[in-house]
Amino acid sequence: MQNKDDISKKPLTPAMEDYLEAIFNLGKEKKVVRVKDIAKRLGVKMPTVTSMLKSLSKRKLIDYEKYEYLELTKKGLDVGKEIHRRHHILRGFLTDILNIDFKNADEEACKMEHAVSASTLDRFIEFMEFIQFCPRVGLEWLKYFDEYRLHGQEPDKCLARMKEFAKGFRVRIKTMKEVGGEK
Amino acid sequence: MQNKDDISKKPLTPAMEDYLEAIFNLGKEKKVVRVKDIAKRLGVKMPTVTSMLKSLSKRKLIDYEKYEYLELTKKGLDVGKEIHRRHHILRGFLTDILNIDFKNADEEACKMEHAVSASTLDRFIEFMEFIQFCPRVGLEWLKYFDEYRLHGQEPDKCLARMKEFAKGFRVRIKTMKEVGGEK
DNA sequence: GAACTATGTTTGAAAAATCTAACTATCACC
DNA sequence: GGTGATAGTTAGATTTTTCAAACATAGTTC
Repeated sequence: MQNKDDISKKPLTPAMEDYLEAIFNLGKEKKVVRVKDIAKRLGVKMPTVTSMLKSLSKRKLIDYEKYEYLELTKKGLDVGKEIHRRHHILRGFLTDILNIDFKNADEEACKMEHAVSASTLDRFIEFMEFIQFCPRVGLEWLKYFDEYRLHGQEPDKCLARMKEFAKGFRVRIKTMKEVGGEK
Repeated sequence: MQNKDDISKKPLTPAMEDYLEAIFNLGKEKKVVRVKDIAKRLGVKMPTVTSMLKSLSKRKLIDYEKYEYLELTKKGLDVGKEIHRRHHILRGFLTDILNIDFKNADEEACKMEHAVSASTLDRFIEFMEFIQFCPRVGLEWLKYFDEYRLHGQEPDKCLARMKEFAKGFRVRIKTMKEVGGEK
């Protein structure tokens, strides 16, 4: 049995998830992960990072000795990777399906990634896979949606206008392959 | 100019938004809004509600005198209504498009409603309107998606199988009308 | 209207996430 | 190898949200 203040089963907070994701990403980008870089990435001050590092360390999500380089543990890596995956999928949905620009989509995804359960995320994936694997329907459909957004809502015009559109979608779909496939 | 600890321009916290939404909904369901009911609805204890009521009152979002009935101010009503609208739209997307069951969709929507900006929410609305206003594309497309989810991913089968399906979608679309139209 | 039950509030404490100011360690360079 | 600049930490405070325990009020019923 676990002792009273066992911390291991308490769920992670959104903030913790954000830090783990940031550390995961920085680890891929640079040789070493610095407090300063985490702070910059997350828009907080350095003392805030230090204090969070202590929490993450207490939960065995990172290896951390003060003034030394820090590393994700296996457990921390798993979480970081999972949050990164969520982020990527949701951002993909926002950019490729809803056609929201990258910067905004990235910000929204960062907030949404803590709100969406695993099973809902799977539905998002299926949804995007569907459009990518059923191109005759999916691609046509995305074209329709853009048409609709740009030229109004009359049902009759949907079908007519759709014929004229065929370009620009391969790019969106290509991005999506990556996203859906990463699972 | 505003004095130093002016509170009026500080953004509302997600928790505050949740309370305002709960009060808004309870106000529509019952004659009076009780502390006990808010607590139950949000899964917190009564003292937590009392303390939040004080904060909301300080921000002029509710009219509140202890032991008396509480009411949303104009400002509080606007927020409550807006959060309710977001909730409704996102839940509609989750149930009608991703086909997630109501209970789960409702929970997820409750978390997502704080994460999504106004402009992103508008895209969700356009997206659902599109499916509802372009039924020749939208309805077909939803059928395809269900097919895809239930029977696998071979592109060839998408078109073939789609022909067999035509029922069960009117319901989903009907719900959506309500959602999209509420704006 | 006294007593009992519901409901609501106060008090005091906790955890989480953040900040500023002040301190300390590390690194690089001359 | 001393000295400055950069990076990191500690200390202490604040805000937000929550709770349990104790207290207070309101409502109901005999």
